[in-house]
Amino acid sequence: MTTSPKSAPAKRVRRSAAQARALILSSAQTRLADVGPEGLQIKEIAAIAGVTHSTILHHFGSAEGLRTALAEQMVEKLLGDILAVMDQRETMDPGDHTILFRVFEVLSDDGNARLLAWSMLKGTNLEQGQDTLKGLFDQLLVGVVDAVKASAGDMVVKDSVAERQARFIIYLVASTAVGDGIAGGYLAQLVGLDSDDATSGFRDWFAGRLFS
Amino acid sequence: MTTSPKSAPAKRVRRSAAQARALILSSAQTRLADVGPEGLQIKEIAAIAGVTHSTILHHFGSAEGLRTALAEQMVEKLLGDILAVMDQRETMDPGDHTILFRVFEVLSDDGNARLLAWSMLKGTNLEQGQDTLKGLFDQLLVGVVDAVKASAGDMVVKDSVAERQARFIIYLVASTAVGDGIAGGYLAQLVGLDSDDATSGFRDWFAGRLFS
DNA sequence: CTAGTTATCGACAAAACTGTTAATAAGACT
DNA sequence: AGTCTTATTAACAGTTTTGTCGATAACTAG
Repeated sequence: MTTSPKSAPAKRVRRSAAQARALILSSAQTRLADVGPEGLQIKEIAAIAGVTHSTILHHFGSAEGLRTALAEQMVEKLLGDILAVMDQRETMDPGDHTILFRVFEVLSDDGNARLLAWSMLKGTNLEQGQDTLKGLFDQLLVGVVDAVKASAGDMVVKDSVAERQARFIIYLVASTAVGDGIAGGYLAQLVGLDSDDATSGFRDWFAGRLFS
Repeated sequence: MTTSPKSAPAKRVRRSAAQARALILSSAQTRLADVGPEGLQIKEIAAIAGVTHSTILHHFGSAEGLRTALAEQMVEKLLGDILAVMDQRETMDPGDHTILFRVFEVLSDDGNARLLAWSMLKGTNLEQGQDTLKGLFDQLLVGVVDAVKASAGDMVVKDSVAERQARFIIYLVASTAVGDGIAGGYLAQLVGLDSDDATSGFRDWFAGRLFS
């Protein structure tokens, strides 16, 4: 035997509350990515974090509390990522759709797409970040309207037409990004695109088509 | 009391095994639509079906067996719907994208999108129907290649170029349909599209843009 | 009508998941 | 040092979910 017969009390690691929460949330996210929402049980998560399930209950109150905290954390990250992209908006010329595709990337990122799907399935409210997101899309709209009008060249385009078209474009990019993030790998395989074509190749092509 | 005091043995309904399985699967699907994957517990499903949970175990072996059977049934339905659409393919002219948007409708149908999201999240294998789906997409590819070449008009289009473009188009339609089905309502609200514009309006616009 | 098959049920057992409590130990602060 | 806070744990209890078993009733076949 390598252990002493009287079973020594086993040293404890004592983290700060913030550190413990972060560790547990990280473990939960790992678990979510690995086996999906069904795997979000505190016993398994505790095992990954290297703590007991009691510790999780101490920090989050309940199992559902942990899941809510996880969802909140991921929503915040999503919003933060999009915000970071939007902060660079001043640097873009009219007609430059770089921003749109940065948003595409953020949304189609695997973790974010899965979060969205998870939230939709469990009917969870993303309402906390809804106003923020709404504002961001409104902001985006201004730029895209400009791009639409610019792409029309000399032709006179009524503002209302350009705006409607801009909304369609944003909606198209957003829904495509979500679908791409959730089912992209699977669909690419079915359609017969290799991984290069399914990402950069497709996005370049998509970008070229958008403001035709 | 309307019931006799000695609690008469209560008549049993005896279905065929096939009927019983169908009834239970239907109840499970209802439950899935109502409260999401978390609600797929045999006790609740049994209550909806009007049987005991033992009956479910008898027909499906285990709770997970029921869930697998449900996923299989829904995948089969999805494949069947797409197949039905494909059967009408002969009737379309080159350059007619009707078929593409029938597929769009099938995929973006709420139930199918939720199924897809559910499957993706739980890492469930759609491999059973994968070969069939692959064949369907291959079939679809031929039609879209024709459409691309037709839409190119007089311009000379190399087959390899047209095929790559066709793959992109299919990928775009599929991923858009998935994203639209899963998050469409939410996204439309954020972008500021009313429900009419978010469905028929958007799809018409999308169709017009596709083969430009 | 009889025998056989099996879908169905009820009651119980087992397992999984969540939550509670009291004790302990790691660190902070005086 | 000593004291206080609290993160951590072990052991236990409650609840939910799943699974088992024997009996029964509904239908079929002969």
